[in-house]
Amino acid sequence: MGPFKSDFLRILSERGYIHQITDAEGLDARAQSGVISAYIGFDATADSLHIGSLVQIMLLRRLQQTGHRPIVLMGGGTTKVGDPSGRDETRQLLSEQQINANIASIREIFARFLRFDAGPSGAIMVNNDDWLSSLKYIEFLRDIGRHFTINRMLTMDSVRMRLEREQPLTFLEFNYMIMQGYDFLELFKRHACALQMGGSDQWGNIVQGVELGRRVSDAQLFGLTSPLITTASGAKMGKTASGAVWLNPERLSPYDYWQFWRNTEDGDVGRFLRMFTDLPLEEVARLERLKDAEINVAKEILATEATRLCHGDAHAAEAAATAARAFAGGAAEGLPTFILKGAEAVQVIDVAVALGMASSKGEARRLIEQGGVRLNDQPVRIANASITPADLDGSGIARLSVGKKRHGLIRRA
RNA sequence: GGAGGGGUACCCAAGCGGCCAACGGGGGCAGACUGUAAAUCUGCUGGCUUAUGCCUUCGUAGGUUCGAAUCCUACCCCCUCCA
Repeated sequence: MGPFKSDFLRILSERGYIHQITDAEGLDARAQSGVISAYIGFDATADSLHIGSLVQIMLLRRLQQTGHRPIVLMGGGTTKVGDPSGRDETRQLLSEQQINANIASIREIFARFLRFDAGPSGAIMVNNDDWLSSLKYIEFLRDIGRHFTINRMLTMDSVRMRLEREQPLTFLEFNYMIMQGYDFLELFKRHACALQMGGSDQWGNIVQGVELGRRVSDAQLFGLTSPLITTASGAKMGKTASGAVWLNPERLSPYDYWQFWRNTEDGDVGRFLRMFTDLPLEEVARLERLKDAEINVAKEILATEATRLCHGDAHAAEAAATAARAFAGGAAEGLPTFILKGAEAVQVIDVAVALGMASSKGEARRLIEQGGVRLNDQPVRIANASITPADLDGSGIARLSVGKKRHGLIRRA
């Protein structure tokens, strides 16, 4: 891929975001000649996005950094219908109110990665409910449906694979690519949007949109997809002790977010630095060359830089400092804290549960029995051991650890 | 509408009257080894208590039975074929 002349594609290419482009030369030329508006669609099923969407978010950020205009498309309309891809159960339908609340919450995430201002490259957020909910079925079929052939749709990977594996594919789902193509057309008409980006699994849908634009409006539209991000050992990216890696601080604290990046596999450090931080490529190359234990320095930088983008300078610095102290064996501010009142003695098990380090007393007990729990770095050997004021140090603090990575504090009231 | 197959814990998937809180795999967590990495090996993986007991769980609701995830009835949902 490349070499590209436009800043936009050159940077995407250098930093590893490109999987496929519909017309690479055409897009490259277009990106040089003026400001492009490009969009990516996001779900409104939850009040936060998680790591899985981060590549997409970064694509929009790079777009804006190179002088173009990002359009965040919220799938409010499609969410109303309910995404049928979970096949065991029809997903719970969300109320309009709920959807709008989700969109508002997600907007805050984007506000940290993108500039929403009135300038030529100022980002905007739109909701496809604005046009989808008022569609007239017959009109839609005549104007849009005529441009899609079943023959063609059946050859789409997403459809074909389902059919081959004899998995159900509902009509609604079958229509998703049409809806998505229609979104692209609407955005072209409303905002002169000329490019849709997305994950590699969206390729088929994106291409349909590009073609629809050409047929209906004689528009020259482009599509670009990013590769699926897996870890060096092949696992899908984005899991942590407590579940999904959410991007909003209410769901995952900046400290835990920092920890997620800190625990990156060696082989992923360079790639992740390029994709998920703004560090210059020369700096990335230098960090990437670090070997063995030294690469931990690169991981810390990755964690801090990634956290900075998502949660801001202050939280990133704080998370880094908290981690430094916690892993140096000290009691660090910023860790989950349990308050010990007066002279009471509290079961280790109960504290572990209260601090969220175990999800039930049974689990806490198991952890202790397996030697996974330490109080002030001393293994807790007895399942019903208690913590008393005598365990607190000079400044009234004790530290409880589960495994090597999870720490919490107990302090006097 | 008819015939057949199926719905089991986070996921996949056994079980088909008691020894089933439910085989096995994946995932996850912990231990060893390390570098808060990977790979490998080991253990754990419903809740409450800590005893070796109670509670909740095998699509939903009833029933048969000393006893059911396992049998019966009704209902819901999914798949395949036929109409």
